Amino acid sequence: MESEVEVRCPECGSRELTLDDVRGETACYDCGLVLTENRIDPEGKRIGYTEAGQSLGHVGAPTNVMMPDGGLSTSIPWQNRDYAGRTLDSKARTQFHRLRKWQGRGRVSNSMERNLVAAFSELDRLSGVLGLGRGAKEESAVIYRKCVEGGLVRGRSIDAMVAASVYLANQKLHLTRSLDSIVNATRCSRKEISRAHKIIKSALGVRTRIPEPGIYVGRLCTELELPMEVQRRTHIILEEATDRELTHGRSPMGVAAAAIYIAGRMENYIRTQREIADVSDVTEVTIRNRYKELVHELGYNLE
DNA sequence: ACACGTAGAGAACTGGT
DNA sequence: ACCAGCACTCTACGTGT
Repeated sequence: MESEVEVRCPECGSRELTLDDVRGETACYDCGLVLTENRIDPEGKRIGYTEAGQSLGHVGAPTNVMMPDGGLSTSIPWQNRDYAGRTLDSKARTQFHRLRKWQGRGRVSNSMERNLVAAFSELDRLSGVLGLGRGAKEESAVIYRKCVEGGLVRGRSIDAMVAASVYLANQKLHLTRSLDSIVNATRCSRKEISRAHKIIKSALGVRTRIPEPGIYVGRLCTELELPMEVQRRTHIILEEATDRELTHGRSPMGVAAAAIYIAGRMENYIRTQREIADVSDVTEVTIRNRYKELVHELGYNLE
């Protein structure tokens, strides 16, 4: 029997919740509130499909790039019994004992796999602290695995390489974790992590773009408890600002923060520069500078 | 309390050697 | 690897409403 749990937005009561599998976020379609960034993955491995393509059901945990063998290993059980439950004779017992021993060694057999085990436990910890979704965590794991396979980790700190992988995954997926938030969640220095980040980027041929201010709007508006009208208005302002190249060379977060400030005033949901500065990791001064530019260049009239 | 402005320090990037 | 130059942001103020 299927159990259907009804989820509603605590803010506006809407049932229109959109799931973003990559970001691991559930957001309300109507008011934009981000409900959770750590959603449980509903899709286990499927047993199979009917002719019509209908799923027969799920079994087991989802496949997992976070485990050296993808989480798909078979273990030889410790009970010395055969498939029918009969105890094994001494010869067979010895044989299985040997098999188990070699399986145990084989699973984490070489330095690469041992490295991955250490790295993924750090990744686990880090994504817990940062509240990363499953998609971001997996992307980080994929990047890190490529680093190990490419021999980039040798001679460098595993923690720094993991942190850099997380940062790169965040950039690739257009998430909003800053380098500083990652630095604060590790024991590595900012310098170490950005150097590792640079190395990974060039070795894997990954190109990253400067984030667009728009990606910060949802999270900031949610933290500031601003309604959807303000979010929409902010996006309109940012679009005009981008067209007029007012975002070039400016910190995207600063531009987003200023646009939210303006949008809030336009829609009569006024937040002070201080409040916006607190949630956006830019200072009031930066918000003021961007605000001044935007209002001046785009000809807004805020009384 | 809040908005606005400024000076000097500092971090980050680029390009040259 | 180091340095200089550059644009941007931050800290820490003062002033005005």
